[in-house]
Amino acid sequence: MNINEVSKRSGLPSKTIRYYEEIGLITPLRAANGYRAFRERDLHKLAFLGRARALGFTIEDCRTLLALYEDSTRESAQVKALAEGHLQAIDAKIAQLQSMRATLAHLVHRCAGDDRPDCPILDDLALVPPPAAPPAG
Amino acid sequence: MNINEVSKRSGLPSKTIRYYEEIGLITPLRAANGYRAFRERDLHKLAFLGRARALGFTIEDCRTLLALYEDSTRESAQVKALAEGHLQAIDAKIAQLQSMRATLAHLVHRCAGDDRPDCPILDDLALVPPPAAPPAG
DNA sequence: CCTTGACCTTCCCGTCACTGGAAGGTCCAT
DNA sequence: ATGGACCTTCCAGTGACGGGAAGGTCAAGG
Repeated sequence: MNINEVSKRSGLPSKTIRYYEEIGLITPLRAANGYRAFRERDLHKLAFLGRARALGFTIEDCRTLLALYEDSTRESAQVKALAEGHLQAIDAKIAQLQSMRATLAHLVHRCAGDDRPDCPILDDLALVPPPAAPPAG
Repeated sequence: MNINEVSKRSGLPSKTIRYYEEIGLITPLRAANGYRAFRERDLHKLAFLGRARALGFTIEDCRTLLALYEDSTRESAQVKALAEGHLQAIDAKIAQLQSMRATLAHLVHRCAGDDRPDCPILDDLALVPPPAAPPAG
């Protein structure tokens, strides 16, 4: 299989596939003409990587997951710990975005959005916070 | 004011302040010794930028917001449109993260997380999707 | 006057996971 | 021989900084 076919079958861009080889996630064979010669095994790995990336795992997490996948002596606890860590990271990001969203939605709601310059959004961004109180003592 | 004081009062790292100057968001004066000489106005802008960035606006959005803030003939509709666009982007990110989260949480829940190798998380990542049906016709 | 140490400066590289594009080799059909 | 669709490598850029080196400046203390 050449890279274009693997790209179509894995759903990953050719550029990404070359990049994954460069960082050692896959090691396709080479034909005599220098072209990459992908086996089913490489395609399978790429599909695995595509799904892991779609779940938001970092490349390094993917590397670990791939290693665990290929290690028949793994303990599922290792996989679960990695996934749980990622889940927490996702939750933290969601919380942060929801906090932003709440503030921003409030400001948007208060802005008339007409042809006048008065704008609570800008007013809020420009707010000078009162100087912090000196530490007690 | 030197950069360190501005950093403390704005809450932005010195590196970030230098970067903001480099990309033209602020233009502090220079003292005879080459040190940046910040005015209250620069500090005010930096605080504005810090708050806009905390709401997740991109640097380019911040540039626009700053320009609108300083333009007394602006229409609040411009600000609101920008903020609403950003709100939609945030919503899209939240939705994507929640989708990831749902899938991942389901997998984590099904994984025993013990000393055995069996792992529904890896099984799912390794799933070979059935070949797509050829297009009708 | 000298030293120490806390500042300040610029410059360059690294991050993360790719993406775009240039320059050039290969293959296959005409 | 030619064209076009492949393939290759290499280099540069993305966003928004952060780390760190090499070197200039300033104020205090001895």
